[in-house]
Amino acid sequence: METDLTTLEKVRTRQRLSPDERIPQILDAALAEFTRCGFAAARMDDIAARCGLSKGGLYTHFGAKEALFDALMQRELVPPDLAPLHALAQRGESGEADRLAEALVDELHRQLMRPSVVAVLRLLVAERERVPQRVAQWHQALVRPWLELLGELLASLAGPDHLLGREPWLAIAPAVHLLTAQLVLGEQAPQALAQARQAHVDMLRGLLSAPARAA
Amino acid sequence: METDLTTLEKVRTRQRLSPDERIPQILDAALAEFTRCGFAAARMDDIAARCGLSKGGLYTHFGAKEALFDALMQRELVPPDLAPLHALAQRGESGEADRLAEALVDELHRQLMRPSVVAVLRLLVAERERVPQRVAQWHQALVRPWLELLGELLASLAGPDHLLGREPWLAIAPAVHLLTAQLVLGEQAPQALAQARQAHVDMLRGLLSAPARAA
Amino acid sequence: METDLTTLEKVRTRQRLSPDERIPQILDAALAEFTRCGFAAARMDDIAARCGLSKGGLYTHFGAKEALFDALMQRELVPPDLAPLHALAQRGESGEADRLAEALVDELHRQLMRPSVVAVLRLLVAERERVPQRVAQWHQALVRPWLELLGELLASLAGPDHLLGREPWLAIAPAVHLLTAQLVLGEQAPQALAQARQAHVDMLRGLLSAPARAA
Amino acid sequence: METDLTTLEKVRTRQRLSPDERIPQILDAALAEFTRCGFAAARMDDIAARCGLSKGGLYTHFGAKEALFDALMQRELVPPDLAPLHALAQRGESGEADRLAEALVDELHRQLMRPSVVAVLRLLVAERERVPQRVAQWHQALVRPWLELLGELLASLAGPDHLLGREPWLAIAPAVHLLTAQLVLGEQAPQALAQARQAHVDMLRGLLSAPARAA
DNA sequence: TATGAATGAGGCTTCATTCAT
DNA sequence: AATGAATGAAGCCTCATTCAT
Repeated sequence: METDLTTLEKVRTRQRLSPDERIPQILDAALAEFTRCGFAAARMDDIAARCGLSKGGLYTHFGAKEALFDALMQRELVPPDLAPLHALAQRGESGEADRLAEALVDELHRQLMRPSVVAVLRLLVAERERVPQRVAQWHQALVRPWLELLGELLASLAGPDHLLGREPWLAIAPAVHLLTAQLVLGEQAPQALAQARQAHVDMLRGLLSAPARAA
Repeated sequence: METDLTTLEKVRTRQRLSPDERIPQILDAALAEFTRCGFAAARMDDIAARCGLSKGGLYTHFGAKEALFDALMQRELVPPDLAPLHALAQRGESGEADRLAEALVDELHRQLMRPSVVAVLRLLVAERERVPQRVAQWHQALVRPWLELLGELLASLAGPDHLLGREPWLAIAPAVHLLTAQLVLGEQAPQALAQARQAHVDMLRGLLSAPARAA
Repeated sequence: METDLTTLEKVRTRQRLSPDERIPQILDAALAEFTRCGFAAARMDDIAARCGLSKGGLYTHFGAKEALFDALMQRELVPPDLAPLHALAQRGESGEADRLAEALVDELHRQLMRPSVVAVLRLLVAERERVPQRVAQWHQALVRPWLELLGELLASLAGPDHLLGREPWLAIAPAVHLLTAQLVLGEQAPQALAQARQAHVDMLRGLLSAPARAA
Repeated sequence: METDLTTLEKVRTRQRLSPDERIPQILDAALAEFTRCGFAAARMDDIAARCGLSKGGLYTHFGAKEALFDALMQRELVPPDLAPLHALAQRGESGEADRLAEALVDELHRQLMRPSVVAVLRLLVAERERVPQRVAQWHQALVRPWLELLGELLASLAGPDHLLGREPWLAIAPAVHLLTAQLVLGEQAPQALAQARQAHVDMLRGLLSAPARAA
């Protein structure tokens, strides 16, 4: 706490910070500005101002706009948290499919609907041409394993040949739909979100209780 | 046909075209360039070149970049085609839920996975701040009725209180998921698309055969 | 004449010129500014202003400062005029060594002491690192043949084994000395130049009348 | 010696040095960088790095780039060494004109062709506008007396009215030619230099043996 | 004496827009 | 309707200089 106050104090008085303190601030500002306008329309001036720095000061830490964007992607394209899914898998073995569906949807929304996820996803869509390599790697190395783990969890809930075990992305499709709606339409009303979440739970329950089908 | 050939001929030889001939070409070029780079990074020069026109020639038809973007949105944000859903609703009354699920997914993919839809959706995500009004109107006036019609169709298939009747967006969520994946990752392999489509069909069948639940 | 007046008229009223008219003006301005300050310190603004153009207008014709410099070098690093030396060689066969020495020095000064030669030489010294290739080529392809021709002329004057025939650069060394003095000290007094020119003539006469030596 | 080792040691470990130790290092670095790029394009960072100092450290010793350049000029625009010419003048009185010509050319090349002379001359050409006053003074106060002394030496060798006595700059013109060639073309092959030196000697012998002429 | 983060002015370059032809 | 030279505002980036440490 004390450290934080000191840091804020330094910012307010335009004190000099070490790169370890400054760089996260810059990346936060960059995420905000890039998300707001996209890469091309974001101004280095605005990013600098947003973290209490002059334009030149920014260039002490990042030698080019492009380098700043890359560093941001590197920071944001992190592994999803597998632990909660593992924990759910533990519980899954003890039955209670209905409650598990609810817990699963809770967890999915917790992970997918965070503002930073929305922001990064918007950036990925808008600037895909700029970082196709990095995005493909992130998907292969991080998203796919996460989906596979989800598939195992769902298989343990609904049986080894169940559709959701084979195609776990179906289980998150409603959350992705919501996410995409937010990308296009902006923030949704909390009420609408809650209703959508309940629909998501109901859908999972319906699918989990349905008999497995051959592919 | 003859007209088209003549038009292409005129383009190839940089002949003067009437606005009726030229404007669609310009909008096509604009969609391509805006989608590739976003509004800010797209250059009027490139748009002009892409439709065989000089920068100045472009300004004969659109007095500003913004006006060009607006005209493009106006052209692209069109009503979804309700007719196919109506046709399916007709058939729905005669049973055959399984076949209908397949036909419905076919229709959804036909409408949602077109390249121009991907392009426009990418634009909407990237440039939402630029046209929030128009997008909201489009959603209210065109997308929502389409979803309601879909809900009626699903209700007629699965019963008046079925989850999919109340929340028809769940039925298109897998297609939206695919769409979003394309936005971020680019074109998918046709094989993967076919498998995903089948999973979508299976999901709908599973949901339609499940007993209705109370909300 | 009429054309020139028209061109000047266009410049004065900021009319639009074709590249063929504009580019020489730009190169003239660039030579002046680059010579005055060197490449790095010369400002594109000043070059533009000097030829009655806005900064942006400059970029219609040269996409970068570096490209402008290159084009300038290409224009300025031209072949020396061999014709006058050839003419002198004709006369040389008819004797009169003393008058020929004078005519030769006149010609050397005419070719070497022009303001544009001083300017280009200054640029070559200051910006050698920027264009080493081009300068080496210019020396090999243009200066060296010129020197060889001079050697032949001197050999025909003073005999086949004379020092000046083998090392013709000695004959121009005094002019080069003057040139270098101008590079460092700026314009010299006309009186001093005339005296130096006479000394140059005297030196050539002395050398031409001296008996040939073995190397 | 011990001091030097200690100094180098300090430099290597970035120790603090006294100004007397540091300033020569800085001026060496400045000469190298200014010569390489010219004043405007040379960066204080690079000069600092070249002498193992940070940018800020440089400013401890020189408060401005301009001041550094001035100090450099002050150090480099030193009197030429008159002693060797005096020594040659002593020997000159005892005849042996041929050997003296060789000794004189040796001495001229020793004084004029040093790398630091080339570097400074390049700077003077490139940055004449920046220091015209100082250069003019240096020429008047130092170069001209040196030339006059050379004239006296040559007069003592060849007679009181000899051309080289009146215009001693002719005697150094070949060396200046070589110097200028180095400015433009860079380092010459040692073989070419040796040949040119011999030609210079031959020229002087030829002139010294020629009968004096009236102006 | 030395460091290096920070500033701010200034220069290069881009590009939407205009307009004479 | 079309061209392309020209403008001028704006943005990226550099770098001399300052200063807290």
